[in-house]
This record gives sequence, structure tokens and C-alpha cells, in this order.
Amino acid sequence: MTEIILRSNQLKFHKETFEKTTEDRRQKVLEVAIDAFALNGYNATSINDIAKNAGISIGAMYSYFASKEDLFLTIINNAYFLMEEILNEVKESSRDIYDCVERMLSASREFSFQYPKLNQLYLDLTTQALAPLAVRLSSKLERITPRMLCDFIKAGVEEGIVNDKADKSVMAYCIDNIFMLYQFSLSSDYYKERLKIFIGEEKVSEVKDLEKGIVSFIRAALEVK
Amino acid sequence: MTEIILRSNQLKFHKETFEKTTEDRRQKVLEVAIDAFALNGYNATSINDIAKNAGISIGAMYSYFASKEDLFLTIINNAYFLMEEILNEVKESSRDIYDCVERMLSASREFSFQYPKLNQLYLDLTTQALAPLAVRLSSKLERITPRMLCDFIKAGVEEGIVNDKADKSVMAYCIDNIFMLYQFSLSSDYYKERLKIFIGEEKVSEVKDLEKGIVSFIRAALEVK
Amino acid sequence: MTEIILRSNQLKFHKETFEKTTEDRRQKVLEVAIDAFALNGYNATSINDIAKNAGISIGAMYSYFASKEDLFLTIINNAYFLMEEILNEVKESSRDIYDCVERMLSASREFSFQYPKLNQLYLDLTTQALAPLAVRLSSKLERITPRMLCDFIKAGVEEGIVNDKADKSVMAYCIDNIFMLYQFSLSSDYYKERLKIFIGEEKVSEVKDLEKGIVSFIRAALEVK
Amino acid sequence: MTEIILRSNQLKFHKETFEKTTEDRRQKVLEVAIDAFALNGYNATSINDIAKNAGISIGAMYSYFASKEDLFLTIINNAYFLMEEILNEVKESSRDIYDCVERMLSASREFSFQYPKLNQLYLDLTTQALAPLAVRLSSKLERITPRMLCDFIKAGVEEGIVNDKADKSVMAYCIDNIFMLYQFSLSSDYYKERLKIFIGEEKVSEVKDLEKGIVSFIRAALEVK
DNA sequence: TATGAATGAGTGTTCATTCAT
DNA sequence: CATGAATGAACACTCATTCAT
Repeated sequence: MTEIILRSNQLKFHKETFEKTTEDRRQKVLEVAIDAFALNGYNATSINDIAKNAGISIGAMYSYFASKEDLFLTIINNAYFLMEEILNEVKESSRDIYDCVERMLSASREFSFQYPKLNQLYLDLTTQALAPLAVRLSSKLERITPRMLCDFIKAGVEEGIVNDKADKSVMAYCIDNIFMLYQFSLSSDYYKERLKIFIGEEKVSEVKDLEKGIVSFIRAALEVK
Repeated sequence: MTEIILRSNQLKFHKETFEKTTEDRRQKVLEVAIDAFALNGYNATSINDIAKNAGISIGAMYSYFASKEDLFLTIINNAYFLMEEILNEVKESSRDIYDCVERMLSASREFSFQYPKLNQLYLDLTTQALAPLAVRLSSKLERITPRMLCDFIKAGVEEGIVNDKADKSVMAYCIDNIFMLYQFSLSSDYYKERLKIFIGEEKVSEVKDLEKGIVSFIRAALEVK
Repeated sequence: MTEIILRSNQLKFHKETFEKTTEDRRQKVLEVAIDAFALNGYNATSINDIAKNAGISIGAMYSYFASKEDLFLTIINNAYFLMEEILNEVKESSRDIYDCVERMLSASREFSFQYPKLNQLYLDLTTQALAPLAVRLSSKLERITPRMLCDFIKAGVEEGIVNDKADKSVMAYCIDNIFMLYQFSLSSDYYKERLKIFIGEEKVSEVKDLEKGIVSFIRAALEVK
Repeated sequence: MTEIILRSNQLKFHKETFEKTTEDRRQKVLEVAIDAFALNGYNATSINDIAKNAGISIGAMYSYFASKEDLFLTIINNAYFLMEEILNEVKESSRDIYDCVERMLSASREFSFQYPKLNQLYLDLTTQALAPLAVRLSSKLERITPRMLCDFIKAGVEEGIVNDKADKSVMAYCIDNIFMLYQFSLSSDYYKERLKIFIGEEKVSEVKDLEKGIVSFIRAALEVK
């Protein structure tokens, strides 16, 4: 997996100490923790095992994070930061909603290939059982995409390149539903399997084609007739 | 919650004994188990607690199900059976793809209101950590919708009421992505919250409007220009 | 140590299961727990060790008691019950306050010799750190002696065999202070040592003499001049 | 709480370095440690927490004291020193045993109000679990009062103001039992509660009356008829 | 068949102490 | 001399599963 850099935005779930250890340790802890959480899910993952596999003492682990919860949230928060950066880039570089849709799909794909585990973690977080954890992050959750999509759609309507048949925010919601599950389809076994059932085992590897299909579906949904 | 009836299709994860107990016991066990699994997730749920809350002995529990896993799968399998029935009804009664889309949304909504917990369980199952469980069900997973949607779309193209811009199976996939997250949006806290962010807190209660919006989004995506 | 019988008065800190195991197990658990708590104090005692030494699984331990706290309180509560019985016997059989004082001293001595560990536990409980535990027992704490002593003193004053120089409840308090530390002096190392310093190493074994001295001290304090 | 001054008599449980730091640090460490030990008891108190709350590093802590035990003993030793000073003052200024008894009670009360925590610590130390610690202090324990009381009583007998009914050392022992628990009654919750049960909630605040009662109890016990 | 007591490996977390800087 | 990161055994407690009754 690509190197994970520890980012702190507004939220911070690790202790200061974690910023002070060596880069190697930090890397190893995050990497091992991501693997473990992604593989077994939050509840079935043992923080003692993570420590062991990262080659550090459990005491050290607890000097970096106040709790298992905080370790998990540190990782998720990091993942959000990563995704945010990508989304901001997409936003800046997109001419219009159609351009944006294309770039979003590419971004989703690249993120999924680079960090498949992070997507699995994210799926876990959306689970009802982890709602109490999600709450601690809620300020950051899903803020960017809705606004971005809505803004582009609104602009498109004004420019006359997007129809105004459906409520603009519903359009955004539909598009994002497609994106979100597409992203899961590239990283989580269940949704991978589901994708296969829809488009056939052999076509799964040709993601570019799939994306083209999705783009033209969305384009058709938005275009003025 | 509406009464759950124990159905056995091809798959069966309970022991014979479970079919032989009284209806009351069976009901109570399933009901309590669904509540517990939905609230805490598979891993954080204790089968001992379920037995206690259902008023039966843990020994009885293990005479009905070989393991915690099997209890969980029994429930999920049942839920699939329920969903299948609904889908088959939709399939039978729909004139064309547009009719089908509308009916699917209603069906999703009704299912989510009647069995919100089952949806939460299903979300759990799609999680990477539960992939080993999902595998045991794979023969049943997600078989109906893809075929149904594809068939209606194909028919629509032949009738000239659906464009052939995008690959038909991709169309089906996009539509189902929208459905699936819509269903989660009605039953799982995380996705409820996400929906609010898209369409605003005040509009969440007016689901009919939302569904109309979704329908017209999909209609636009499919229609011939 | 003399056999401990599980008594339940109003208060009960064990689970039903504990009443259902074999007498042997019950005995062994209580015996081992008393030894451990007495030796190391509440906080430094490991409930896992107790289970190990009692030859039962830790799971069984927790099926008998909801927590370490409850195990401790079960023992203390039992000890109170024992002490209460003795005190009631003293009360019933005493002619007057002077008789009562003598019997109390004997009773204290016998209790201390029979159950030295219980006295050590009790001392622990009076510690500030265990105040939260003591609170859970407060309804039972120290209720009998004050009333008994006061009643006998009052009767003595009326009969003209006790002076009324000091407040009667203060008299009772002073007498009980003497009793209480006498009891500790017979069971807890610290207070044993202290007693030695007062009356000399050689005289410690002749408790009867000591008791005579205490009796005549108290008698002098109460008698009418 | 009144300032604690670090005293070294014969015994010393801290390292030289502790004498060399600033007065402020020394104060803060002792103050925080006393609070913590008094509140939670020796075993449940974390030396890391003490360091943190005192604003010093755990490393510094261990440069001042070789172990948690030594920190505790330093405090206890200090407390003894304090108590010794008071006792010596009482001894010097008392005319006879009756005078001494009165002064002792006042001294106990004043000490309890000024250093309630130290009394709680002392109670902890008398616990069986801390016997190994108490042993390290044994040379200092309880040496003064027995001798002082015995001497005054002996003098009283010679002067003819004290009866010789009971063994003089037993008299001293009884008197000190009363003192000791009186002191606990003013500082430790358990014994506070016990006092209330004896003399009633409303009278607890009027300690002067209580002390008068105790004095006249002891006076009656000693006086020649 | 139903019961529920029993098991014991495993959980998240704490803390006295060490030692490189 | 002071710092505080690091250690890891130990803790209270949980829970899927077994099995004698």
C-alpha cells in the first residue's frame, strides 16, 4: 500500500506522542492497523495483535492512542483527509458537471486501487454498529461531494447544459449513490461480486469501459433533450 | 416489527429441531436475534445474551443452530427470501422498466419501514469482515434484480422506449446502485444522515417527493431523446 | 479456619448460581477468596488468582459473582452476619452492662481466633479507598452494638449501677472504641504489634489477664462512686 | 492543606536528590501524592498519575524515590514526625494524666482537621496488606504515646490521683484505643459514619461536647473512688 | 429435548519501572 | 539532573461453545 502520511485537520484522535515517534514506527502501526481492521472489522480486531504485528509493545500503543476507538478514528480521519484532497483537486480542475463526473469516477478508481483497505474500513464505519464512532467524525462526513455536485448541476442548469426536470439535490444524490457503490465495487469483496453479477466476470477488468458506460448513463440523465 | 416467518428455500442454516419447536419460541428467538445483531453488529453480539433475552437456554439455542454464524445466516437467508418475494411481485406486476423502477422504489421503502433491522443486517453482511459468511450465501445473493432490470431494459430497447447509448447491464447496475443506497438511507443511521446532507433535513420526511425525483432521474437516463 | 456458611440476610451480593453449586466449591471459593483478600487487600487481589487457587475457571467465578466487588461484599456481608449472631447472643444472655462488657470481650476474642482473616477484611473495608464499597453495605454497618451498649447503660443508670456523669452515647462510643481495637489487636499484625508495645511482648499471650484489665477499666469508668 | 515540610529523622525513604530540588517541586509532589494515596489507597494509586499531576516527569519521580513504596513511606514518615512533635509538646506541657488526656484529644482533633488525608493514609498503613511497608517503619511506630501515658499514669498512682485497680499499661492501652478511633472518626468516612450512629448526626458538629464526654469517661475510669 | 453450569482463551486497558537522550 | 517514550506482565471481565443432568 502507498505510504500513509499522518494528517491532522481540525480533528485529531491520536496523542501527541504518536507524532513524536519515528516515522518508521508510525508507518508500521498505521499500516498494520489498517490491514487488521480492514480484514476483520473493528470489533473483531485485537489491539494487542496490532501491537504485536507492528513490533511494538501494547504499552506504546496506548501511549499513542487513548483507546482502540481512537486508533480506528485516526485511520478513518486520515482516509477522509486523503479523499478530501482528491475531491478538492477534482473540484478545481473540472470545467462542468460532465467533466466532474468523469474525473470523480477516475478518482474513485485510483483511490480504490491505491487504498482498497481504506474503502473497506469506510464501509465498516457506515454500519449501524459503528454509529457511535461515526458520530465522533460527523463534522467531516460527506460534506464536500454534495455541495460540489449541487454547485456544478446548478451552474449547468444556468448554462443550459443540464435539464431541470428533477430536483437538483436529488440528482446529486443519485449520482453520488452511483459513485459510492462503484467505489465499494472496486475494493470490497461483496460489492466486487455484485458488480460481476451485473456486468459479467470477464468485463470487470475493463474498468474504463464500465466508467464510460456510467458516464453516459449520468450524462443522459442530466442532459437537456 | 412484522412477524418473521421461517422460510427454507434451497439454503438452510438451522437444525431440524428449530422447525419443531413452538411457533412462539421460534418467533421470539428470531426477533431478539435480529434486534441484537442489528444494534451491535455480528461480532459484538453475544449469543448467550440472545438466548437470555429470548427466554430460552443457551443449550436450546445450540440445539437449534450449530453456531452463532448459522443463527446469523438463518436470519439473513430469511430476509433474502422476503425480499425475493417482493421482487418477484414487482417483476410480475410491472409493465415496463419505468413502471418497474417506480415499483422497486416503493418496495424498497416499504421493506425498509417494515424491516429496518433487516436492512442493517444486510449492510453488515456486505462488510469485508463478514465476507466468509457472505460466501456461504453467495448462491442467493443479488441474483434477481440484475436479471430483472436487464430484461426490462432489453425489452425497452426493443420496444423503442429505452435508448441504447450505454451498455444495458451498466444501466441496470447504475439503477440498482441508486436503489440500494436509497434503501440504506431509510434504515441505517449513517446513510440517513448522508441523505439529509444531500436533500436537507426538512425534505427527508417527504419520501414521495424524493422518489419522484429519483424516478425522473432514471427516466431521463433511459429515455430515447 | 472454621467453615463458612453462606448466609443471606436482607442483602445479597452473589448470583443465584452460587447457591446452586456444590457445597465443596462454595466453601473453597469463599475460603480462598478470604485468604487472598485478607493477605493482599482488596485492590491487590486478583480474581483470576482466586479462581485458579480455588480450582475453578474464571468463567465460573463470574457466573457466581457479577464482579470482584460483589465477591468481596459477599464475604464481608457473611462476616457481618456471623458477628451479628454473636452479638445477639451476647445481648440475650447478658444481665447488665458489666456482664455485657465481659461477654463482648470474650466474643471478640473468640471471633478473632476463629476468623482472624475476616477481621483483617473488615479493617480493609473501613479504609477510605473502599468507602464506595462500604456504602453498598451501609444499611448493615455497626447497627447492633451502639444500640445494645446504650440500652444496657441506660438500664444501668436507672438501676443505679451506672453513673450519669458522661453522655450515655459517648460512654457507649468509648467502650466500643476499646472493643474494636482490641479485636484488631488479636488479628491484624499492625495492631498486634501495637498491643505488644503497650503491654509487653510477654503478656500478649495471657489474653485473659488483659481482658480482666479492660473490664476493670470500663467498670471504673461507669460505676457510681 | 497546611504546608508539609520534609523532615528526616532517623529514617529516610527518599533519595538525596529530593532534598536538592526546589521547595516548590518538593511541596507539589508531596501534596499531590498525599491526595492520591488518601483517595485511592496505596495499591490503586498510580505513581505515573502523581508525577503527571505534580507536573514533573516520571523519570524525576524515580530520581527522588527508588520506588512507589518509598514515596509512600516518605509521606508516612513525615506524618509521624509531625505527630511526634505534637505529642512531645503535649508531654511537655501536661501537668498530669488528666491534663494530658484533654490535650491529647485537642491535639488529635487539630491534627485531623489540619491533615485529614494523613490520617487516612495512616489507617491504610495499619491494614494487613500494607504490613510489609509498616515493618520498614516499625522502629518509629507508636513509640511515644504508650510511654507517655504509662508515665503519667504511674505518676498519678504515686500522687494518689489515679487508682491502681487495673494494670497501668492496660489503662494506657484503653485510653489510646479511644484516642485512635476518635482521630479516625474525624477524618475517615467510615469512622465518621460510625460516630454518627453512636452519638447522632446532629451532635457530630459539636466536637467540644464530645471531647468533654470522653474526658469525663476516662477521668472516671482512672480516678480514685 | 432442554437446561444452564462450566470452560478458558481472549479482550481492552493499566502501571511500576527502565533507560536512551 | 530531567525527560518521557517504551516495556510487558497483569488486570477485570466476556463469550462461543460443551456436556452432564
